[in-house]
Amino acid sequence: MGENTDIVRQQLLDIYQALLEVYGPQGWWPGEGTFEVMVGAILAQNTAWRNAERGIARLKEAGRLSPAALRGTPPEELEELLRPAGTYRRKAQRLRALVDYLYRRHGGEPDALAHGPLEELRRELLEVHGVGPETADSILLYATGRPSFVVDAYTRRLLFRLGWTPEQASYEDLRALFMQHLPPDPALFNEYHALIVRHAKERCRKRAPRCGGCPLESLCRFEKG
DNA sequence: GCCCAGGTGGGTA
DNA sequence: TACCCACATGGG
Repeated sequence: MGENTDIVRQQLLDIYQALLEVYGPQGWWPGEGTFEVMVGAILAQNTAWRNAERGIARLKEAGRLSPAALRGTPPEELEELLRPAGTYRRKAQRLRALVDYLYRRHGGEPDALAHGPLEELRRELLEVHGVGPETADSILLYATGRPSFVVDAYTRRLLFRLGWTPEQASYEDLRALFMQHLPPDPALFNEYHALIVRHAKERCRKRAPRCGGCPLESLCRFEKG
């Protein structure tokens, strides 16, 4: 509250504006429909998006891209459809766990997550085997349009490099930083996370840090050396 | 051949 | 708590 909070909010918005000006709107999430985006969130775990897309396309071609159809798919068939997505046995299990949850708590209706107390739904999702914090927040934000900020390794690296947070800051700490200082605007959270990912791919990859000439240079809290 | 990708859960000290 | 590891395909 007060002054410090206002400063943090303004700096977070400054970073957002700088990224938006350089890279433009990113158009996330590239998926059609609530359930398809949920599936994409599972398939994208530690996986290049291109491969996750292949899995989605195969599910769709096989007519398995719905809660009911997926629930009725034999495990071996599901695994085979998911093979191009990588870690396919785990992802088959995780998709089944997610669908089981949707039926157990929400009548098999993915759009049910668009309503109700956000943090309570988030806790439910985190209890689903294979749904961790990033996947839960991706589902809430990108599938159902809830203002739940998505943190990832890129976000942690960016805030660390800007001198905001320790390198080992927890997921929940980083999420809270954004959510306590920004208005709960799904469109803002959506674009912000997508821009961080875009920026990381362009400039902040692990083995190729290129901070010189970075569009965020003037917002860095470290002294330039 | 090596490293990485829009993570998560299990095991060990 | 803090590491370490398996998972697995596909691209640079």
